[in-house]
Amino acid sequence: MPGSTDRKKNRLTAEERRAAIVEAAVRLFAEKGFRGTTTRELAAAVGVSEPVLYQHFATKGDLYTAIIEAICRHRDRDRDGLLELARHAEDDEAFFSRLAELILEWYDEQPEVVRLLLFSALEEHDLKDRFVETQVAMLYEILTEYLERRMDKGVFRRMDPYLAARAFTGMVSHQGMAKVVFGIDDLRGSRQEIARKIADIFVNGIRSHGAQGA
Amino acid sequence: MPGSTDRKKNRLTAEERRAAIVEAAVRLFAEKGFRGTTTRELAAAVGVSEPVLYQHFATKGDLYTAIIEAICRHRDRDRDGLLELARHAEDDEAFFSRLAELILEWYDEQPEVVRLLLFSALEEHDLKDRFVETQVAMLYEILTEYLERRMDKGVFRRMDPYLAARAFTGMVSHQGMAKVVFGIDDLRGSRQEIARKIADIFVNGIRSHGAQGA
DNA sequence: GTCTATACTGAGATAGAC
DNA sequence: GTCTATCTCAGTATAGAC
Repeated sequence: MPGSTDRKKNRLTAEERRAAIVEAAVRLFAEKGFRGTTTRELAAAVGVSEPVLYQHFATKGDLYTAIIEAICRHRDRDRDGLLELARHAEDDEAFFSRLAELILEWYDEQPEVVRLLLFSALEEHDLKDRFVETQVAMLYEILTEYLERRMDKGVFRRMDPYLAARAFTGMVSHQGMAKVVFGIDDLRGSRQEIARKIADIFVNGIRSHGAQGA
Repeated sequence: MPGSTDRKKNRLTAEERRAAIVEAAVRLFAEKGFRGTTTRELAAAVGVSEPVLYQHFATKGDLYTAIIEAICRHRDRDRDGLLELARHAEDDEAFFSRLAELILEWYDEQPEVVRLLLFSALEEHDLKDRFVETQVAMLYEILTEYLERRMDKGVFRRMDPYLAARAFTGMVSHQGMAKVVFGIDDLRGSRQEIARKIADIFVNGIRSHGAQGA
């Protein structure tokens, strides 16, 4: 049986090999970009010869595209979780704090995705728009909806909810960018504390006057 | 005189040619990155042969470095203006609003610099840190100082001023990034209006309770 | 292994100042 | 016309996708 559980096998099934290639490619493309990564390095990182890469992906570009697609599909699942979080949230402070934490966590735990996203946007990849949509713009949507609801309830001041959503996203994600892309990592406190403080500024900033306090 | 004002001369002085090369290189490097730009394209864009490039810059890398250096030096002058603005500001709303406007303006008017900054950070250029320092971190510094002063006066709540500075920077610059890098340009209103609204959220978010209103 | 593209070069041509 | 800074032709070596 080809896909058996043998430890020391060099020969993997097509599926396994493909996965191994994708894994190495994510690392390399994220580190050096599409143009900065050579097929030779790629093959070396996987531990195979270049022709093997081309048995799984017709071109270097196809491999890159496959990676982005996979990330987008994976994130589509996150979306449901976030929607759930937004729909069931009662305490604004808690909601924005938790959301900020999740965003910061994303930057900490998936820096490769962040870098791939930026590279693909800068290099104008075909899937750039879909990539941006699933990774960033989706947040705008969820947040806008939440903010509208709370404005309707009179808890938040009347304002452009989309702009407010963008402002919050920026407050948080900029910190992730600074860390992952620019290497600026001098914020004091835990991720949770940072998230809470940012959420605090934001919620106070949009709350209706006279509706302050816990 | 070699640098005369003749119209139709192909032959430029060294200085003029150098400037022409830099100008074309900024455009190309910003568009396609360092690796994505070939010396052939570069030469074609300038309207000369490749060897001419090498008479002015020993390597392609030297040209790239020279560009970044020039941008950094140029921006050092902006810094003084911002410091001035921060020191003489009296009205918080006006100050943050104006600052936001200047940041958004920077993204609108110098998208090449933004893209170069990101490319250089992602591609780990030697001058990346200096570049980030002059273009972004400088803002943190100026804002932190301002916020500290206002907290001392009791106008703003006591909080980590550096984090607040970062949060404000993020609120604003994220919008510029979204536009320039991700191509998301669906915010309603003029730059000035957007700046005012963002500043409004921020200032309300950090203001001492009981100190609201104009 | 093959074939193309790319960073870089040496030797010479030429425009333009005097 | 002479001289020199400015520019071109025709490459080489290397590296990269396939």
